[in-house]
Amino acid sequence: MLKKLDPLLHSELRLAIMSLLISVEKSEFTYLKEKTEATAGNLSVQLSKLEEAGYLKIEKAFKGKMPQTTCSITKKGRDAFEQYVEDLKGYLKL
Amino acid sequence: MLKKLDPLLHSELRLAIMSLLISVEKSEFTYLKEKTEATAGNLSVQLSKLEEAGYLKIEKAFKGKMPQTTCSITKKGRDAFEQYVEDLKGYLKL
DNA sequence: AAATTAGGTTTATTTTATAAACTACTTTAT
DNA sequence: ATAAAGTAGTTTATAAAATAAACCTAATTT
Repeated sequence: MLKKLDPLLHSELRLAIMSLLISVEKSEFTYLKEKTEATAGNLSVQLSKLEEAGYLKIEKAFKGKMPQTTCSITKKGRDAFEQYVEDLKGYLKL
Repeated sequence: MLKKLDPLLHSELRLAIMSLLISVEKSEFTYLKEKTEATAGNLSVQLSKLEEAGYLKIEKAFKGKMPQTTCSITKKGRDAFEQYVEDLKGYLKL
């Protein structure tokens, strides 16, 4: 009945990142930072973890002269998120 | 939009405990252990945290000659659980 | 009576999250 | 031209949390 929750998604900040990215094609680091109110360091670490898991793709480029990091969710990430939501429903009785 | 999640409830085991207790009057330690598949130590620690927060009441008694710990959710715990579910919905897009 | 099981708690270890410090620039003010 | 401040991050250190291992007390089984 109570399914094991994906530990990568069962983290407030990582879940927020995924939640923001799921309904949008892509987002910039700074946008995510603003929306999640996370520190840059914490955000950087959590993005890397999600990337290592293949849940999102991170692209680095320059916007004018400034570095710019853009993130987008992958199919794998989307699937994992959906599975997590289903699993969590068992706990929440939804 | 993304509300801060109650850290006491945003833990797989503690959430499982609350989930099991919310729809029932009370449960024994051994029942919770069996259902959550947690080790006794881990369960003991997490129950104490929930008790300290006033989310549940723990009663110790003897069943015959064996000690028996019984847990039940409090009003405060029930409210916190419901609030947590609402907050989480923002992340899950439910 | 020795070993095993039941029902836990306490303490130690590992993992995770968070924050602080640092890097590498760019822009603005002096 | 140079110093100060801001942007966009990463890396490393610290704090907090989860988990596991060890322990305790008493009951039951062999």
